Amino acid sequence: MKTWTIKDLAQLLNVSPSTISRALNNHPDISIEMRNRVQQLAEELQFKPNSFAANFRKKQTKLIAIILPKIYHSFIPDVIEGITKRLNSEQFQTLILITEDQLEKEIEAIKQCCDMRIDGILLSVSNQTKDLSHLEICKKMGISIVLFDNILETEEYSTVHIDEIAAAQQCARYLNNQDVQEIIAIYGPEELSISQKRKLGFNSALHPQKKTLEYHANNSQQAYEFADLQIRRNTQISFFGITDEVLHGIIKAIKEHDLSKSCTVIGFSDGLTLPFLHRELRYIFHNGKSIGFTAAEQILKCINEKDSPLIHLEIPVNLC
Amino acid sequence: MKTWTIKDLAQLLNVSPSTISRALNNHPDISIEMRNRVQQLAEELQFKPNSFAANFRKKQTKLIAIILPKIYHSFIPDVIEGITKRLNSEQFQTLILITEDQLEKEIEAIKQCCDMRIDGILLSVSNQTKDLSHLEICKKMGISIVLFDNILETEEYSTVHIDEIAAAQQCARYLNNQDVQEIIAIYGPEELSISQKRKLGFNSALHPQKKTLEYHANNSQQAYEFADLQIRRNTQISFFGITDEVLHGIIKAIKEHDLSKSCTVIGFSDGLTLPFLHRELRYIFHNGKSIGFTAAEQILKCINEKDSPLIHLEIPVNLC
DNA sequence: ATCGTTTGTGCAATCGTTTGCGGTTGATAA
DNA sequence: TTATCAACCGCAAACGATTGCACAAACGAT
Repeated sequence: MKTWTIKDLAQLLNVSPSTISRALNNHPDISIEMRNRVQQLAEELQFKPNSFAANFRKKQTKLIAIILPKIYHSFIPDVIEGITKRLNSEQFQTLILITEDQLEKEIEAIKQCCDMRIDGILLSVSNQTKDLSHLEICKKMGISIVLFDNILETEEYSTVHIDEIAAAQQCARYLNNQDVQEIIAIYGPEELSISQKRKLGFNSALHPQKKTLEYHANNSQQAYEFADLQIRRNTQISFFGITDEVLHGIIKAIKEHDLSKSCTVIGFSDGLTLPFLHRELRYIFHNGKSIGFTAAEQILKCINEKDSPLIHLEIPVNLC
Repeated sequence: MKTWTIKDLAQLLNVSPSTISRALNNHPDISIEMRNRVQQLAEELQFKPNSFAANFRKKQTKLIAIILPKIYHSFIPDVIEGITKRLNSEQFQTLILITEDQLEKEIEAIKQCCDMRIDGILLSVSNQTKDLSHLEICKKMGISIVLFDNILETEEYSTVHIDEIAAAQQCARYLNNQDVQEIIAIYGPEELSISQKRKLGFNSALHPQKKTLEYHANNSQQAYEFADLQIRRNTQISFFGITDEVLHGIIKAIKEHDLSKSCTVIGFSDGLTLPFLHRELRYIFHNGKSIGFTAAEQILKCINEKDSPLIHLEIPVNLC
């Protein structure tokens, strides 16, 4: 029940607590014999210094928060794995906070982080987040922030996300090389940055003589209905779907019309459910692991060198 | 940059730090006027007490670890949601640690928790874990533990998991009422407790005149091969598959023989991918949310009343 | 013998909050 | 008037580790 403290060890060895502390931390001031004696005793007693006491004294928490819009997203585990892989080696632990795509909960999460004096925040903003004013408080408290994945354009914080433009261009170029006449491009809600960027990239690389039709769907059902409508008009079409949600609707429509073989579908996916449903799907694999790893790398830089320059990183992705 | 402390507020109001502390915590010793003055100032200054300092003093961390074998499992988000839902209202934060089904990493995770003086651990053991001796250290440090989901039989710790027996019985009863002659039951590795329990439940409820064939598959591929073999022998069969992994193999074989309509498949699933692949699938929905919630409830009890009695809870589940 | 330097260790303050105990008021009862 | 007792508030010691500084011993150099 009773756990050992540095003072206990000090008494047992008839030295001062400071000596114990230094010996445990391999401080050069301590003689080798003393260091060995201390470390051996610590080993025997299975003594581990109370990291919270130490961190408290050092004014750090060794805690980093990951704030995410939702956890029901298959690439989240990848992100988390990527982050923890980088962070655990630096003795950081992570807290995961979910905002459910609500700005209100995002603000609440930020406040919680401040209350806890967390060292850094990895933030993927909610779809409701239109500006970053709620992050000011973190700046005041000296808490580092890195935006990742679902980001907002900013010159205040570092960002890490996939190279949307290049990814969408890959999709376009793929279709350029296919023998397709008409392309239906279905995006997400118009105000979303991914909608805009992916549209920009797609159109910039698509061969100008290809005929395209654009649509913004708010959910899977809308995408399905629109796709269904278009197929009834013309079966010789291809689809570009911006997210798993949208692609799901498209694929449903295609399957109902039994066009799996003839109709090209391409887009962005986490590669989990959809490729099973529709084997012919070509998709940009949204690589959570490297996003997470890179974001973690960046937050460490921010924490260790408070005046490190802002960086905006774009992770390359591949077509599968 | 500089953040306020209780001492700062004390100086500003010409009172002692203890008064500030008590006022902030609504201690009855403090007069209402004083309390209001303090809380108002705190509000103006956006002062939040350093919870780490407080927790340090109170010898608690307000942190609970969730140790999981893997995160690539679609019911994990449910579990996490269930847990955090219960815990956040009690001001607890959660850490997630992944063991990748390796005992070694599980031990490491446990040690980390001890080092951090975490208040409690929610543990879903790895498949390699055969006994609970590595948890002794937590007992010595007074860290509460609740085993959940993937558990080991024990009289040392409380457990929370689904009612495996009853669930398997539901599957059996469903097949009892179907017009099926022969049933192929495919389990996971034999030593796993879920294999044993589900087999027990299944056989206990199955009508004795039904002919069954049992098999233990180590992975999806083995399940597929065995199912394929059986189908070639007799197309008039039904399948009972114990996990998503096993069911995946079964469904693959069925689809290849084009028996989706005629062949009954039933088992345990998280209901994510498989029902899309095979619409006719009947499955026990593995409800992570209520497992998580209940496990969280239990760990709170353990933490708050150190001598609370051991409890073994079995969550009821439904056939979908 | 004296001084300077290195090496190893201890002292004591500190991080920010909580809390047991004791003390000062003013009001009420004896 | 004095004893009693709330009601309020401050003092100071914790919690467990870190760290700047002082200091003693040992050593070599002058």
